[in-house]
Parts: sequence; structure tokens; C-alpha cells
Amino acid sequence: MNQEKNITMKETKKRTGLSSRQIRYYDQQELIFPARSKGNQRLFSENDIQRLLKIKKLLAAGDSIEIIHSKLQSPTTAADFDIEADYEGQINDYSDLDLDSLYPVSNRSALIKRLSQSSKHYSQEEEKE
DNA sequence: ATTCTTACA
DNA sequence: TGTAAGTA
Repeated sequence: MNQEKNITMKETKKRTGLSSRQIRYYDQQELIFPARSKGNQRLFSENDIQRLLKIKKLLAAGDSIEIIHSKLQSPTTAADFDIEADYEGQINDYSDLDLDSLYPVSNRSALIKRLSQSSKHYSQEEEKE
């Protein structure tokens, strides 16, 4: 559950090999959801790094931003979900929902991913850099 | 020294 | 996507 948003832009650039321009662009496209410091500086988490690497890979594979949205969605997609779940009590605690007896879903991540895919729609043509 | 936003090459 | 300008 170590999802602290403490990684700087510099670190993120070094670790993903992406330019700050690209990282900020993907942020605008809502592919990543970094936190903000007092000075409005972006603060990334390990998950953000992983997401960026995933985005980089998909982009290299020739997929467009819309396609990637289908693959990686809201901040509540598997990985980032731990963050919210960590705020015990404060935030929604789905852990003890009586869903187990009704749904054969082993974990929330699987369920969320499942739901995310149902909102997947049309695909789009590929784009060049 | 770094990052941020906006805007144009 | 890169980069310049003006900030914070």
C-alpha cells in the first residue's frame, strides 16, 4: 500500500524516459492522476510511474490515446485503488460488502476492471507521433 | 535549479 | 512534440 505521491517530475522523467512535455500531456488526457504540492508541482506515485511505462509501451505499439483510455482508466483502476482503500474508515470501505455470496468475484480490482471494460466503446484509427 | 502554464514553431 | 517566455 505504498502509494505516496512523493516522486518529483525529474525523477519521473528519468525513470520513464519520457519528456516532461509528454508526461504533462498524458496528465491532461487524464491517463495519470498525480497529486499537487503547495507550489502546484506534480507529485507522482510508484503507480503513476508504472502507468506511464504502460502508456509508453502502448503508444509504441501504435495505439492512440483513446485506445489507451480503454486499457487504463480512472484512478480507481486496480493499482491506484489501494490508495483510497488505505484511508480506513474515512473513505468508503467496500471490504465487508455482502457481495461475496452474490458475485463470484475474488477481489475488487477484478470487479472494477470488469466494470471499466463495459464502458469501453468504439476504437479509433491509429495516429503517428 | 526546477516545474508550471500558455502559446507558437 | 519541442521550446520560449514569465512565474512560483
